[in-house]
Amino acid sequence: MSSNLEKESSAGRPRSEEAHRAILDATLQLLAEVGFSALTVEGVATRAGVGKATIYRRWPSKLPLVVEAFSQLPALEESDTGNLRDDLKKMLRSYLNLFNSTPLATVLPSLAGELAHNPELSELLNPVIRGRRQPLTRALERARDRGEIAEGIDLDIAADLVVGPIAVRLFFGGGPISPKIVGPIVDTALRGIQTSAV
Amino acid sequence: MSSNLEKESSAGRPRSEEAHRAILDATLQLLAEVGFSALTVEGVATRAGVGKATIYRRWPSKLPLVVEAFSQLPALEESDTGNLRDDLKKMLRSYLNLFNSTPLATVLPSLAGELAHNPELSELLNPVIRGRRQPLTRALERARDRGEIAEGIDLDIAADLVVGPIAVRLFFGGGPISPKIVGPIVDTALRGIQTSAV
DNA sequence: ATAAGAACGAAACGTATAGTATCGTAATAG
DNA sequence: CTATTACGATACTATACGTTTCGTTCTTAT
Repeated sequence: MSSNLEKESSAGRPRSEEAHRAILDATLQLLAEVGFSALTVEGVATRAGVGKATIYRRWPSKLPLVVEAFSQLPALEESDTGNLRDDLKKMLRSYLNLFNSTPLATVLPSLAGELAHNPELSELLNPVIRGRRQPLTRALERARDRGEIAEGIDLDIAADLVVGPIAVRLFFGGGPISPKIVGPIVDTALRGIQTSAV
Repeated sequence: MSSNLEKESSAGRPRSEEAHRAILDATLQLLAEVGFSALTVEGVATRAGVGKATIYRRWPSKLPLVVEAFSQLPALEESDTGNLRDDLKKMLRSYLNLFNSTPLATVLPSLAGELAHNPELSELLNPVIRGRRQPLTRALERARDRGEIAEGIDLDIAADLVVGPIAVRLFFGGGPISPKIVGPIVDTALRGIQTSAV
C-alpha cells in the first residue's frame, strides 16, 4: 500500500509524458477560448493530438482534468521586503504579468462563473483557489506583526480590498489590465479614499 | 417608418403578455440554476410552460433573450444623503439584499464568466452592466464636489475599491454574503488599511 | 530474438438534444 | 361569421457528445 504509486506494472508501453503535457496544455487553451461548459474531451483530444481514450485512461471526466490543468497555472509569487506597500505592489504586478504570458486572465472568470452552478467543481477547485491567495494573506500578517496595520482592520477585508479592483476589471472590464493601475490601487487601499480632514 | 413599433397588424390574436413575463422569469431562473452555456431555449420553454415557437417568435436567439431578462433585474438604488459613507453603506446594503430576493447572486458570475468568450454577449451586456454602476459613480462625484475625496484619488479606482470585496466574495466565496460586511468594507475603504502613523 | 502486455491515435457506435418546421386550436378585429 | 395571427405541442433533422473498439507501436522479460 505504501509502495510507489507511479510504477505498478512491469511490462508494457509506458504512458507518454509528452501526451500528458499536451493534454493539460490543450485543456488550458480551450478553457480560455470557449470556457468550462463548452469544453469537451473531444476538443481537448483533437487540440492535443491524442486519442480520446488516452485522456479517459488518465482522468475519469473533464472535471478532474480541468482542476489539474488549472492547478498547474502559476500562483501569486511571495514577496517579503519588510514593507507592506512594496510587497503588495510587487506581488500584484508580477501576477498581472501572468495575465499576458498565461491563459489565467480568461480561465479565471470562466471557472468562477461555473463554480456557482457546479458544486462538484466547487469542492475540488475552491481549496486550490484559496491556497493561491496565501502569499497575500501572509504578507498582510507580517505587516500586522510589524504594526503596519491600523487598529480594528479585518485582514480578510484588507486582502479583498487590494484584490477586488483587479477582480472587477478582470470580470467586467473586457480589455487587458495594465500593471500601471497597481500603484494607485495599492496606494488608495493603504491610505483610504477619504480626506484625512473628515 | 416612424409609426408605432408595437402595433402593426390590425387583426389576429395578440401576443400574450403573460407568456412574455413567464419566459423572462424562466430565463432568469435557469440562468441562475445552470448558467448561460447550459441554458437552452427548449429548457426555457418547458419551464415557462410555452411552446418553443412562442419564444423564437419574439427573440431570434437566446442571446438577446438573456440580455433582456438580465436587464429586468433591479440595479443599484441611488442614495444621496449628503454624506459619502452613508450613501455607500445604504446602496451596498440594499444591493446585497437583492441577492436574497432575486437570482442576481448567481446570474452575475454566470454572465461574467461568459463575457470573456462571447464577444457578442459582451457587446450587448457591457453597456447594461456599466449603466448599473452609475448610482455609485454619481455618489462618488457628489462627494468629490463636496471635498470629501482626498487629493489625487481616481474615482474609478475608488469605486472598484468599494465594490471589489463584494465581487470577490460573490465569485469565489461560495456561500451567501452577509450585509454585515458592508460597514467594515466601506469604513476600511474610506479610511485605508494602514496606520496613520506610517 | 521474440513473445506478452500496455498505451497509443483513429474511428465507429449509440444517444441525446439542439434548432426548425408543422400541426390543430384559441383568440381577436372587422 | 370570417380572416388573421398567436398559441402549445410535437415531429423532424442534424450535430456532436462520451464511450468503446480497433489495429499498431513501444517496452520489458524471457
